[in-house]
Amino acid sequence: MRITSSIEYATRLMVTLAAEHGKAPLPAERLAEIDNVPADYVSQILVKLRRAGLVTSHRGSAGGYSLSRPPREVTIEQVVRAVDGSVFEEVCERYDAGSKDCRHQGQCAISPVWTRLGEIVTRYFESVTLAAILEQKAGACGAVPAWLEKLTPGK
Amino acid sequence: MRITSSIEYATRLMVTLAAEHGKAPLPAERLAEIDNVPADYVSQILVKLRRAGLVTSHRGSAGGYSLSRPPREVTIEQVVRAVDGSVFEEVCERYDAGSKDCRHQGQCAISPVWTRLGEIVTRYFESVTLAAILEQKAGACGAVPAWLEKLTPGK
DNA sequence: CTCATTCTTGACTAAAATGGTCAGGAATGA
DNA sequence: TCATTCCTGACCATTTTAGTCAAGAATGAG
Repeated sequence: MRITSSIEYATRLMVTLAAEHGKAPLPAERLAEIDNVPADYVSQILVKLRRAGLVTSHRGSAGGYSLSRPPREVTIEQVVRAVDGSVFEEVCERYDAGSKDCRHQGQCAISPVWTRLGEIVTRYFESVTLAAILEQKAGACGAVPAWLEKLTPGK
Repeated sequence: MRITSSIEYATRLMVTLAAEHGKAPLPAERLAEIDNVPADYVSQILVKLRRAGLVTSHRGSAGGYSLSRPPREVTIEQVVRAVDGSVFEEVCERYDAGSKDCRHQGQCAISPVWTRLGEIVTRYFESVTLAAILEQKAGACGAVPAWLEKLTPGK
């Protein structure tokens, strides 16, 4: 399991835009320089972010991109969903496809594990805002949260 | 983000083997039938599980595979690690590659988000044993655990 | 001892996802 | 009016995923 480059890039772009929130819009090319991401690729990602309503674009000279909403109202969940379409793909749907072919049918004991994992990931992403990332520059995000400790390894 | 077929298959195989724990070993082909997974693919996955020490193989007639340890001592984390090599790939390592090229260097605010996500996923997988999956056939795993509720969406 | 059974190894392939590039066009405002 | 900037969609290379295949080596039942 991994974080794709698109997600990584999109998050970085959003954080950069968050830092500029309230100021003049940033052109895609400028964003590419700042975040060290291929310029054409940046444009592609920005299109998705715009279609999801997360950023607003302005054409013409002195144009560029800016956040549609204040950084504290934007979560990583929204960014991931904008780029990937969903946060966590439901496993059963790959096998279901409308038919009776699903290997999960009947007394399936496993699918709840994946479903729950999806919930956990989604919840976590929902809990992280751009504002929080900006504020915690030095890595306060890195600590294991208290509630996580409640999960005792090995059952 | 998604669960790959290999992971899904491996988990299913392990659960099936867990149900047979203590009885005669199950041949790979038999496992393939039971779990509805391509036979040759099953063999490949079983090899990884064996190399990780999770299952034991017996050759010859009446041979097959069996769990190396009781179901309550085997976690999903171990299964995932056996198949994928790791539970969650560290994002920075993809860019690092030993050079100064890492876009996460300096005051990177984002990488802790991915690191923490990795911890959360790993912890969750460590908390689910084969025994637990077997016992909760009807889907008790599906409920959102209490500790998860502590994560308030939107920061 | 022999032979069917079963695992072992490793190469091979097709399809999908990922990561990235490119070109032509349409708006905008200086 | 024209340089700037976004917009659209096609295109491509690489990697990963999913699955297949074949030759061979153990093993134990008979």
